[in-house]
Amino acid sequence: MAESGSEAGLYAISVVAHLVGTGQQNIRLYERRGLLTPDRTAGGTRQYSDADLAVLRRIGELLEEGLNLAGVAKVMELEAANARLRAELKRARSR
DNA sequence: CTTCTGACA
DNA sequence: TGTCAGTA
Repeated sequence: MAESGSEAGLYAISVVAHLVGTGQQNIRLYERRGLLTPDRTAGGTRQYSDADLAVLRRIGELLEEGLNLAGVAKVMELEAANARLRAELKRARSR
């Protein structure tokens, strides 16, 4: 019941900025640093999905743990690689 | 809404 | 280095 129909999971930058507790400029900086890749509308407006919002929350936590933006990017890169390997491992086991 | 520049902790 | 503020 959480989502109602059509525009579930799409947020403007002002909304996500408030949700993660940071400024809009910082979120744009994260994207420039390669930490984030939100979809863009034809007019150039960023549209953040629910997954993007989760990533932004993860960025905030990692930053509080003392990592810099480069470290955050590395962690998420490794996590993506880990998930990929885990999926391949699961595939190999079932075979 | 976007981008850029400048200043601060 | 990351964040915030003001501007075009």
